[in-house]
Formats: sequence, structure tokens, C-alpha cells
Amino acid sequence: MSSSFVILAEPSRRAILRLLASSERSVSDLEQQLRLPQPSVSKHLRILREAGFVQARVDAQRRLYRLRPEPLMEVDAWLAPFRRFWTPHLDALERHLDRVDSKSRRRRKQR
Amino acid sequence: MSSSFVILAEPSRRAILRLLASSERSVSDLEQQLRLPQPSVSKHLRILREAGFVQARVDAQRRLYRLRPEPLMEVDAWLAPFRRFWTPHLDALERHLDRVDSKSRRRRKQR
DNA sequence: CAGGTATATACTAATCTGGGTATATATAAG
DNA sequence: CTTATATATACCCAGATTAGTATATACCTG
Repeated sequence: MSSSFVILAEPSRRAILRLLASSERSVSDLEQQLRLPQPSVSKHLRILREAGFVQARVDAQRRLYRLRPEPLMEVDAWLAPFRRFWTPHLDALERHLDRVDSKSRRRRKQR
Repeated sequence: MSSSFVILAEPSRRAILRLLASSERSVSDLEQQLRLPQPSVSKHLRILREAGFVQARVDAQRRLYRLRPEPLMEVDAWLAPFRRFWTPHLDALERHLDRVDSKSRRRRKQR
């Protein structure tokens, strides 16, 4: 199980994810959009699937792939400690997120 | 010139960046923190430097490395089209904050 | 069942990468 | 100038990865 960053290191895989960001797509659809040989697309999709980036559902002979956000969320979270380098007033932002979070906590039932 | 994602695919390099997120550090400092052989550290630093992730300044025999945010900002920007998957409405926002925030809370308490 | 379409997998060769070791360079200190 | 310290580079090797090609599997249609 490679890290999400290893998965994203491959340009074709990032391209696949970008396409899936807008909508669910079949293998042949991706193949045409990216002008990649079909086995390449299938191999990248397998890697993306095993890493949890995408999910397939069966539609007759086709497999329709759609995005799963979890691994990208982890990448997003990894970036968090670095955002203070390009986001002004991090303290204010943190206070803001804490407020939003505590509000939603209050609104929900206790965990 | 490899993409920023290729640079970040290497765990030791991500560890170096995390350490540099808190402060400037010398090579031997990184070497001890990460328990890596010195040539490994220097090699990774070279790759990080050439990709613009870090910058060195000379201090006697030592080289002090510090973070440069630009490449990480690009990664952050690449994630933008995907954020709607975990921040479209409040419920998803809550789930995201629950995961990310519990980590940062722990980190904050330790100080 | 036969033929066609869609997708997955197996296999190979070429390339790339990181670890390990040895060595080179730079600066300081005596 | 000599030695010590800090860092960088050169070189080789073993493992991993990708593209390319061929082939297998799954499902539909007639």
C-alpha cells in the first residue's frame, strides 16, 4: 500500500482524477480523452482503485468509475501545517474554524 | 524537472519538509532527527532545492535550510477542483473538520 | 452458440530511484 | 599548514515502475 503521494506522482493518474472530478466516466471514455492505450488506463485505474481514489460500478460491459475523496482529503490535511506560509492571519483562521466546528458540534447530538 | 508530486512521493522528503515547517535547520540537525545517513539527507535536500521546495544559506561550515512555499502552494491549488467533494455543504464540512481538527487539536495541546 | 465490444491481466524490456559506500570540497580551529 | 567538522558528490547496485504488446475475461446481441 503506497502512500497517496506516490499514487499522485504519476501524471496520467492525476489526469484521470481531474476528469473524474467533473463526472463519472467509463474506461473507454478516459482512454479517448487522454489518448492513452486502454491497458494503461486500466492499469492506472486499478492502482487508483486499490488506493481508494476511485470506485467502479458495473454498467453492462462497461465499468463506470467515480471519484472517492478520502485519499485527497488526507493530502489536503498533510498540507495544513504549511498553509501558514501563504495564508495570512492563520490564528484568525484557526479561531474561525474552531467557532464553526464548535457550533456544528453543539447543533448535533453529542457523540 | 519533475513535478512537485514526484518530489513529495518520497517519505524522507516529506519528513524533511515537515521539520522545516517549524524552523530552519542544518543538515546534521535533519540527519539526527530523521536518523538517515548524511549522504541521503544531502541528496534529498538537493532534489528539494532544485525543485524549489527549500533554500539554503551558509553559516560557517553549516548550511541552514529553510522552506520555500511556492511548490506546496501549487499542490494546494491542484487540490482546489476536488474540494467540493468534501466541502459542498455543512455535513461534509463537519466530517472534514472532525478528522483534521482532532489532529491539530492534539498538536496544539502539546505546546 | 457466435461474434463483437469493453475491460482486465500477464509478460517483458527499458528506465528510474534510493540506499550504501567512498570520496571530494569547504570552512574552522589549533 | 594540519587536522577536524560539515556538507556535497560520484558511483554502483537492487528493486520498483511504466510503456508496450499480447491475451484473457466478461457481457451483450443476434
